Amino acid sequence: MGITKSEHFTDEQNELATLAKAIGHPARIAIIQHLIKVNSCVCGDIVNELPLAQPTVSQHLKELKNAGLIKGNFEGNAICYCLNEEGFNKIKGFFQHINTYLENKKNQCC
Amino acid sequence: MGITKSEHFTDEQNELATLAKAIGHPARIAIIQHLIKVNSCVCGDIVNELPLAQPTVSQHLKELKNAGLIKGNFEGNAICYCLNEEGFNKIKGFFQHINTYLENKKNQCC
DNA sequence: TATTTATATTGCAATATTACGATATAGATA
DNA sequence: TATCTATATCGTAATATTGCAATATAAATA
Repeated sequence: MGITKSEHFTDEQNELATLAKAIGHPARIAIIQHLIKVNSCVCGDIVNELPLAQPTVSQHLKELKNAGLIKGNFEGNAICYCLNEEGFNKIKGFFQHINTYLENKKNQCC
Repeated sequence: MGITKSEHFTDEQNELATLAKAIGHPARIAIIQHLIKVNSCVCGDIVNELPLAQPTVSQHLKELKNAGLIKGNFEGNAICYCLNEEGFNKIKGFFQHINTYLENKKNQCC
């Protein structure tokens, strides 16, 4: 139905899914990579970096912000976006858990 | 348009997005967590674990498999799913990069 | 072979996402 | 204040995702 049955899953599962989903678009991957690359809060030049129209980029930024993966500060006229540690810390544990498991698992059937 | 302009992004960006997107649903998080928890290849009892109908679970398993995050082996009648290290290794570097960056960044405006 | 059991596929309805033109808003500056 | 610049929002079209009933498939067993 295009509607996810969130109420049947745990808060943790829903939260992890929301975070992963927010990362799950090439434009949003590109935004994250760009924010890391320039190593400073970047404003509207994200729009120039991406092959998408300004409203589309604005929408992607909003989704990343809603998910808690970036945050924005007013800087004069413009807005300054950068990574939000909080959001990424929430997924960190999940992937560490997986990696630890994968490093130690043995005698699996596949 | 619901259609992602993949052709404008790098292969790496598209691949990372595909992986994150596949993880970005609570049912698929639950499947991953379950496969880790039982520490062995699990067959149809994933269906019993999840609050979704069998065809829906089958579809989620397919998406995880297509993304390279799980793999399945025939085991007699049933099919045995487990985590696919390859897929997870591909995202690992991305998150490690982010974590390293976040741990070292200073004097940011936000 | 017929039946049972496990899983996948099809078809479809409801909803969500992506993209962008047009427009609104809000701060900076002339 | 009028204007410019930067960003957000609205409205809408195209497409994708989610979920499930019905059905198909395929291996195991009676």
